[in-house]
Amino acid sequence: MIKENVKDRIISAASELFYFDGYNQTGINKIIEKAEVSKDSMYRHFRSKEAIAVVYLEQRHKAWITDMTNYLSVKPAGQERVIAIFDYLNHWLSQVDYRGCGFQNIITDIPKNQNSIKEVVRKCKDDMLRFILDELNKTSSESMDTKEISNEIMVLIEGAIMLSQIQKANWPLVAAKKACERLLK
Amino acid sequence: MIKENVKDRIISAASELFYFDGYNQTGINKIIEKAEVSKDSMYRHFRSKEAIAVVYLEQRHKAWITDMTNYLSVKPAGQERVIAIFDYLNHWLSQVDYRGCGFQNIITDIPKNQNSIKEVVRKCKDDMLRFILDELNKTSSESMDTKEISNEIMVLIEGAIMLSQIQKANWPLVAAKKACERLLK
DNA sequence: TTTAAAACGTACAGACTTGTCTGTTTTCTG
DNA sequence: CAGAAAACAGACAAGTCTGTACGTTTTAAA
Repeated sequence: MIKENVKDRIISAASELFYFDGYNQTGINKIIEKAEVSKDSMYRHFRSKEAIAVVYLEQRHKAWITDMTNYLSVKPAGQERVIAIFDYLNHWLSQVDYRGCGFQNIITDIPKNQNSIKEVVRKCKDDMLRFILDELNKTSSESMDTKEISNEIMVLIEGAIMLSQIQKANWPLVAAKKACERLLK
Repeated sequence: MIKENVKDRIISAASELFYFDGYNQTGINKIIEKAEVSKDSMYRHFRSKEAIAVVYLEQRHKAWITDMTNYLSVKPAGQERVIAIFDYLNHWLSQVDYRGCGFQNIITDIPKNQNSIKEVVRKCKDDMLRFILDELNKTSSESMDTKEISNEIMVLIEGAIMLSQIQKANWPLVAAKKACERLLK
């Protein structure tokens, strides 16, 4: 079997370690060991550890949005699809032992100067908010303030992910879905 | 002015650094420098860095609950008080540049074996959920499932805190309050 | 005043951190 | 086949990390 190229192996290894062990718990030596590349190669592909994290987040976001969109594609467009986001979260998070969101987990504890990471996280969250707003605008009545409701649903999503990680249980996801349903009535 | 005792100075310094800089960005040397104590003294009071974090979280929770309870005491007991939690969050978080919740920030990225920290975080969150439930039970009609609604409000709280830190803005807090008001109708 | 307790200053230990560098090897391309 | 590119192995640098230890000083208590 053809070995993945060096750059992809680095991102793949880093993604796994950053997400499951934590960004700060993951050193460069752990990454190169798991990726089976040399340190010099790694630094020829990425300027710094922060640069690796930025690519990790960007790729993670793309993959996540794609996975979620695929999951939701069997649902009718609009409000039902938005409600089903919580089913998707439940499906995904139960598979990773409620380890939570890679973006939330990284932004809470990084060196002050690693602003690229903050920018990427913010951008990806904006993207998700836009997704919700677009879906709501497909089926909502003119009288509904979809902008406002999108913000509320976004807060539910972020909270459900964080709280399910803290409690290592799915009840926050279930509660969030119910709240979402009632907010959309 | 009488200098605070050693133990309190350690916790005070550690609390500031853990919260604003991050648990992983804070080394033992930073703590003892800020606290103006020797390393040996520090280790005579606390078995480990993790032990310091546990005390930090416990004391932070007590202070936070007290501060919040004082803030809310001008509100009538029950639902209005629960809704006003979001005003309190806004008041507090705008003062700390939306740095978020010390508990969320620490639980996302710690060494796997530091279970004491996870236990304390979980316990404090359970405490907060109980506070919400108790308040709701003061004024809610018998037909309201206060247990369910408490869970939903708890999710809103956690989400608003996390999202306002990501975005460095208060709109998630405002949105969460509105969602809370509508859920309580 | 004396003794004990508490605290200090700092060296030390061993491990880990990010990042750089150099000679060598392997792979790719013309 | 030869040369360039890519990758490698691993030493090195300088710093930081948590935690221990020891002789000394300061403070508290009897």
